[in-house]
Amino acid sequence: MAVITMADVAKRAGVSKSTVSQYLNKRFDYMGEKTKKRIEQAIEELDYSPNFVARSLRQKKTMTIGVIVANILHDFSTQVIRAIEDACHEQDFHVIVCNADDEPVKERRYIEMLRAKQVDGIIVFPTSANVTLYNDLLREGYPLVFVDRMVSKVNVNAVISDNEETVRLAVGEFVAKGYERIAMVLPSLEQQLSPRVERMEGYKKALAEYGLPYCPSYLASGEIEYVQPAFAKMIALESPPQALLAGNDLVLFEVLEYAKREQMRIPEDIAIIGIDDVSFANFYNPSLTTVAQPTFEMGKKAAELLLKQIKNGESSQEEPCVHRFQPTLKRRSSS
Amino acid sequence: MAVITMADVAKRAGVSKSTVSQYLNKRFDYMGEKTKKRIEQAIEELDYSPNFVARSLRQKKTMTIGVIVANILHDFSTQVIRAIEDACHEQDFHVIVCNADDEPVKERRYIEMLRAKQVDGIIVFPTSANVTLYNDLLREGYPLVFVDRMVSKVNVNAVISDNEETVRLAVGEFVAKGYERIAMVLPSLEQQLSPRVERMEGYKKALAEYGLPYCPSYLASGEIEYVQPAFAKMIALESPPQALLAGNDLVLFEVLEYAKREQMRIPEDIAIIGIDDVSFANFYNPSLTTVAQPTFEMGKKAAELLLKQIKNGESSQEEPCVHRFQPTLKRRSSS
DNA sequence: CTGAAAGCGCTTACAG
DNA sequence: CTGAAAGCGCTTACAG
Repeated sequence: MAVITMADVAKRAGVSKSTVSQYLNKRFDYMGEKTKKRIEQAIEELDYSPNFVARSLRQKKTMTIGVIVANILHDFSTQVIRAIEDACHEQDFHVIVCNADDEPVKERRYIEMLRAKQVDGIIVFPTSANVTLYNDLLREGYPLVFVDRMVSKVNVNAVISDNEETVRLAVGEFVAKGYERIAMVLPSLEQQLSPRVERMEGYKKALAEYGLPYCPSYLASGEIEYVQPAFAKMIALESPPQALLAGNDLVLFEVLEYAKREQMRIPEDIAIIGIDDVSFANFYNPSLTTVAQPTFEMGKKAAELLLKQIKNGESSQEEPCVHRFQPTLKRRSSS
Repeated sequence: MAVITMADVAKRAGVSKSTVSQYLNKRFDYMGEKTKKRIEQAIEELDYSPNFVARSLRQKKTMTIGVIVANILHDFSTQVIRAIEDACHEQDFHVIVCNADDEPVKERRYIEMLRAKQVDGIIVFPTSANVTLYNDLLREGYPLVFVDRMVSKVNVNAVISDNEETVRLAVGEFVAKGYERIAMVLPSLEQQLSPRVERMEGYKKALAEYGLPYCPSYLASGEIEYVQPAFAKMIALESPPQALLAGNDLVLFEVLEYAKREQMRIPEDIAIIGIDDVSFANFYNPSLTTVAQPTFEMGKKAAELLLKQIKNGESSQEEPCVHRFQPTLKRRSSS
């Protein structure tokens, strides 16, 4: 358990710590062959591996980034994280994952902790409540990238999907199939999270584009436990919707559960499209039409943007911008 | 961007670094009230936050653990990780997540990297190929916990589910429903991963327990792309199975896809039970009987075991043991 | 009750 | 081509 340090290697190889350090950092320019060999052998014999914490302290970089996500249990987040992890791993970065559960206080605490740990940058699925904190980070030139969500008044690189187009694809599909009374159920808008707001606005715009009237009773949003009641209320309308767009995967779960319980036939009684390409879409009965987000591409892009900022350091005076990714309609049998 | 250090705080407060350090570590025993106040104020004014990397180097602990998982995209892993993260967060630990994709080489590299970063311990969903490496870690007294899988010849704390019981529950349910020709399809056994092996053995034992013959053509295993062909082959038997147990969620996906395409009725043409309580089990048509693993409890336990080892240090001479968690049958309509 | 000094394990000018 | 020295930002005996 006695840990081997660079000094041990140096002593064994009969050289100084500096030289061992040069060796480790592959600065071989002026190193004699025999010196090299001896160091190599000493490292081998002692089974030495360098202490990254010491290196990090000295170099002021940890080769670690933080990712703050709403909840890793959400498929979308998991896929984005996996892509981030892969991209980071290629460049020998590690990632610390934190679940903020959409609680601004937790988010702030995580950001502070991650900074104290000197992570080289942070990718966050932001809540909308820490504007000042984000702007402080940006002012310092701290590498930061948003994913999935934008926050107004925070001018930062953001990787998000084209939410209006997402909804337009779904509405277009419904229209093509001849449905006119098209409803949408969204998760809670209380926090004004940008994808939800954009999807809601996209819904209104898409209806207008297709020359359909916007009917407020066909649009609902709320916490997950209110999804089924809201849906039930729509169904009970004098003129109930013929088609329903589920604002994300969790909403879709609720809708499918309700439809099953009430023995509604899909798409005869109610046509359904889900946003997020759920794992069972293909083999559900009926198979489910969905609009897929390019989660892996988004995660990869976010990692690339962050790593670029980290490499460029202060000098990276590129203006941050919003990177929109295009969704894909997966046409199946529920619409 | 000029970073504030403890020296800055000390100067501003007119005390020494030592005293500031005492303050930060809440060693107030002998500290004068005015000193305390002045340090507090200096920290406030300078917006100082301590550098954890420096502290880690000095104290030889990073308050960070590593989790090496086969693939974070797997629901089981995600849930376990979430539980681990929650438990760690409570004790101010952070977690670095790594995807080894069941590749022993990647796993080894991650372990070495994590150690170089001086993480205080590692939780791993192990492949079976790095026995020596694991034993080296244990010999050093390095905190290590296995989850989901055991590895023979490695005597370490492991948190796993009772796989034989899992299968017994499923077979018992089939028997209760009057099925006699019960088949099972498993993911590849090539790597001899313990849950798969145990499930296979559990299958044979359960059949024997219930007085049913074991018929080799009712048992298949292989890479995911061979699941459907294997299932097709069973169905084509002269006396095809009446009931099928899917060895995990991915196998279940394949089976459901096949059943749908071939328009098989569930459970009339084939009764199905899945291991792992998939998200859509409740509202699938028909709803799916599954055997659920207590993923969150398992993750929590793994974190607790690891954190305990970390706290106890070398002194923790408790004999490592295997912690088995009990599965639950979720009786629904597919069986 | 507080401070000076040494040290954690590296890296990096700089000297020779 | 290689080594001595300083320093990254903390913590921790120890002295007073």
